[in-house]
Amino acid sequence: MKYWLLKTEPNTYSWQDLVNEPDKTTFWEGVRNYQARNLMRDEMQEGDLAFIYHSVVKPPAIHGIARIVRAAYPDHYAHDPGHKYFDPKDDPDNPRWVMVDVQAVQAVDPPVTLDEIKKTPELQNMVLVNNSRLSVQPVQPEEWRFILSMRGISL
DNA sequence: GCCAACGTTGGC
DNA sequence: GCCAACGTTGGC
Repeated sequence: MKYWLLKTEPNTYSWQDLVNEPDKTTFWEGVRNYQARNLMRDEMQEGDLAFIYHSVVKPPAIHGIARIVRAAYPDHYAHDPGHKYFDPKDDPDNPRWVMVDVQAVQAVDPPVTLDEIKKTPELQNMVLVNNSRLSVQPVQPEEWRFILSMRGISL
């Protein structure tokens, strides 16, 4: 069992949007970065848990916890001309990009802000602190547990 | 809106 | 294969 952090811009897709989905489940499409792709494809497994993090907005923060309910499979939007996430270099016979399915598990309320994380000594090694641009990030078990403890969440 | 950090592209 | 130029991300 591994832990992750998935970034999203809530103006495009938010934690609340995920909660409002049928079965609280959606496909996490549109990852177009090789490092993030490799993590999803090679490391992420069904049953893993992930923080859903809102970027760009103020304040950037972790808003919820989701479960990976389907491991990586081809992101067909990559070979859908005209789609926002179309990649002209993608070969449908050898898909370059993948997506996973995620299901909302529980809100983190109030959200854990980036500011709060940066002020917490135990969380200084988080990828979020050191490479906030990465859109799919591994979270260490002790970091995961520490953040849950900040909101009294037990899973 | 700025800009630092990071990623990608393409000429050589 | 190197690296300069360019593009994107995302916090501030």
